[in-house]
Formats: sequence, structure tokens, C-alpha cells
Amino acid sequence: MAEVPPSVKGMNDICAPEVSKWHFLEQKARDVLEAFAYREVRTPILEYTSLFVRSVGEVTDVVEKQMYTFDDRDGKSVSLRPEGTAAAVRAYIDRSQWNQEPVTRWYYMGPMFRHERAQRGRLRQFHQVGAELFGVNEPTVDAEMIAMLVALLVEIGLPASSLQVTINSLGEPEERAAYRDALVTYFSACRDKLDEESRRRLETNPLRILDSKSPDVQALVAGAPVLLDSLSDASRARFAKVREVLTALGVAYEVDPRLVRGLDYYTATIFELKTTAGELGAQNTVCGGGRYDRLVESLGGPKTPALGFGLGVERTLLALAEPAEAFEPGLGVFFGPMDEAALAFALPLAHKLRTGGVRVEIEHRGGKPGKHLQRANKMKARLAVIVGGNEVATGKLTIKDLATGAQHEVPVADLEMKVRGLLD
RNA sequence: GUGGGAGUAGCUCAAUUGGCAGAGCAUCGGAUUGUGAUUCCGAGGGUCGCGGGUUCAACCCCCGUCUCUCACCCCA
Repeated sequence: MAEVPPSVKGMNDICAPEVSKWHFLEQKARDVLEAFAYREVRTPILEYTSLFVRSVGEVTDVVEKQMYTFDDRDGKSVSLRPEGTAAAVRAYIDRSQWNQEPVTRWYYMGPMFRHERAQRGRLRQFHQVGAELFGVNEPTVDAEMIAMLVALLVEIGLPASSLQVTINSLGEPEERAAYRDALVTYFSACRDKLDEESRRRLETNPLRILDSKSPDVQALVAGAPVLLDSLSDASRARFAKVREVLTALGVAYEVDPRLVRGLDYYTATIFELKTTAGELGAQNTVCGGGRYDRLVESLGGPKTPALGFGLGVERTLLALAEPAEAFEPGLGVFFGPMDEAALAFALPLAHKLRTGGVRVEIEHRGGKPGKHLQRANKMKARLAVIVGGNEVATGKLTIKDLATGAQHEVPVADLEMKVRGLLD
């Protein structure tokens, strides 16, 4: 027998009972996002590579070494999306969405792809729930989004006490550039005290030196200029407003001046949500996002303020301690026909219930009542209906309540009504 | 991309100094030829990740390789 190839590294199948947990999270996410007036947008998984290069950033790790990029058959370079914002912005511009409504709230959920070394909470095909809000410049909306995320995670079942909201402001790109220069000047002066990694970053991404784990480097960081201090009055006032509204909405947060995001398009407010709940390892950032006020314009649209977030589905599910079995739907009714004649008799009854929306399993392989009840029990059925010669002959069925053991005899004509009564 | 740990039944894991490959769960059958969830008995299921080496003999030791995993890095 030929061997089946394994699934691609870092890409997993998701089956029951685990998939029930996914359904639960996805439904909660829809409920909350819809309540905040977001509508779903479904964009392709494949985009032209240049879209990501121009939005995420040419020298970011994501674009430089993590994208699944290949030539389409017509020779154009395409990439599996590594994140969701770029495609949403592309669609926003493609559709001239600003001509249709002044404010657009979009959400999406689906797979993203990054070629990374897999570990707990980090896969090559992973899933995000994300949302983007276009057309509102007011800082109140930044706080609104963060508060929504906290509400969503609490609604999903993460203890509020396990959540940690971290925010920072990157200011306008010009301010960030000036700060970057100041940082390079500062660290260049003590270049010999930096570790190899930080020296490399001095050239590529000096802001990243700030969250180096090395104690020696951290000692230097303590004396480094702080981004927030070097922002303009306008940017600082804006950030203060975000904080004010967060407090008004009851969101506990902390400001981390060293919080920096790895995607180039971010401006002004950025945020991260971590949790200490569940089985997350080092990858305990469940959600990240921020403003990207220049991105729409830089991709060819009109100047449009915008912000968004990405929520890691796998990570959130890891944080959710409840076992997947708890989310399994169970069965309404299990039919156990004992032979072919009984199956012919029961199948239309099962069909009627099923098309009426009751979750029903019917055994097609025949068997004795004991076996049927074992299966019914294993499948978490509420009710079982054994059908044999007696039932076919008399037209009377016995409905067994698996929880209490009680049996109810009903004529075939009353089956659906009785079942509905018992399931309520 | 870098560094640790681990790969034995479908799943979770044992196997003494190198000496016949095991258990629980799951699956199937029976006790009970029409009544489960709680019993008892039995069965099937293995290239011990893969390849090479050492040895009379390797799940065990050595080398390589693949996969998973934890951490770094990066990020969701």
C-alpha cells in the first residue's frame, strides 16, 4: 500500500471535538463584532506579492523570510497572505469604498501563512480573526476597539484578570523617523557594549533594540531616549485621549514605551493583548493591532485614517482551558433500527426530524438494542428510538430518555411533537 | 534561521545491566438471541519515526536523517 504523505509542516487538520471549540470562538467573534457594527469582508487568500511588500514593509521579517511566495502560471509573483490588513486595504481601495460610506467597519476570519519554525501557538498556517476600521481619525475609536477586544476575550471565557492590555504610541512617521535617528545616535555611542544581535538591529531596525532580552542591553535601554517624550504635542494629546477613553470604558491597561510592532504600516496608537490563562507558552500575545493612518494613501487610495487588529485563533483557543468535549453539540435523537425493514420504516422519520432541524443519527447497519444504546450514549444523544419488528408492526414507537431512563410510547404520527417536547 | 528535549498500538504512556513488545483508553465480539450510561470475559491492532553502525543479541549504545516539542528570534 502506498504511503500517504504527511500534512505540510506547521499546517494541521482540525477535527471534532476540537473543531467545536473553533465554532464557539468564531460564533462569539461574529456576535461581538456585529454588535459593534462591523460587517464581514472575504478577501482572497492569494494576493500579488507587491501588495505585501508595499504594506507590511520590504525589510520586515514577515516579508523578507516568512512569506509563501511563488510565481503564478502566468509568471506573476503571488503570495499566500501572511496577515489580513493588506488585503482589506486593497479591497477598500479597489471598491472605492469611501464613495459608498464615510466609515467602513470590516471584519474577517481565516487562515494566514508564514514560513516560521513551528512551536506552541505558532504555526505556518494559522488563523486570525481581524477587523479594520476606515475613515475615523478620532482617538476615541482606538479606545473603542481595544475595549471591544477585551469584551470579546471575556465573552469567549478568558478571565478578565488574566488579560493584560499594553499600549503605546508610535506617533507620526516623521516623529518616529526623528526618534529613530536619536536612538541610533545614542546606541552608536556605546556600540561596543551591545550584543551582536543588537548591533545588527542598529542598522536594520533600531527600535527593536528596545525590547532586547539581554540584561546588558536593557541597562543601556534604561538610559535611552523614550519615544513618547519625543512625540509632538498633537501626538501626545491624542494618546492622552486614548488613555482617557480607555479608563472611561473600564479597560485596565499599561503603557509600555518599548512596545514596537514588527509591521511597518503602524502609526500612532498600537496595542497588544496578552493572557496568562491556559496552556500558552512563550507566545502569549493573543492579539495585536494599531493605527495605520498612511497605508491607504500609500497604496494608492485617498488619505484615510484607519486602524485594525489581528487576533490569533489558535492562541486564544490554547488560552481557553475548557476541554473541547465541553463544546460538542451532542445528538437530539439516535435511531436504532434492528434490521432492514426497520431501517426502511425509521429512515423517513429521521429524515423528517433532521429537515426540521433536530440533530439526528440513524444507524444504517442494523444491530441489537444494546449496541444501539451504547452508541447513542457515546454520541451524547438525549433520546434513543429503537425500531424492530414490534414497532413496524404496531406503528408505535418507544422513545427512551437517555438521561433518566424513562421510556415514552408514542404513535408514529406523534413522534415529532413528542420529541420536540422532550428536547425542550 | 539558532539552541535544548522527545519519537514504542488509533490516543496517553511503560519496558530493570543490551536478552521473547506491554498497560490504560478507544475499536470490535461475547456474557445479555429487544435496552445504554456503572460490571465481567475475549479479540484485533506494532517496520519500537526512518537509514546505517557496534554486538552472539539493539526499543535500549553510536552516527546520520526526518518529524514533533520547548525556548531564542519574530509575531497572532
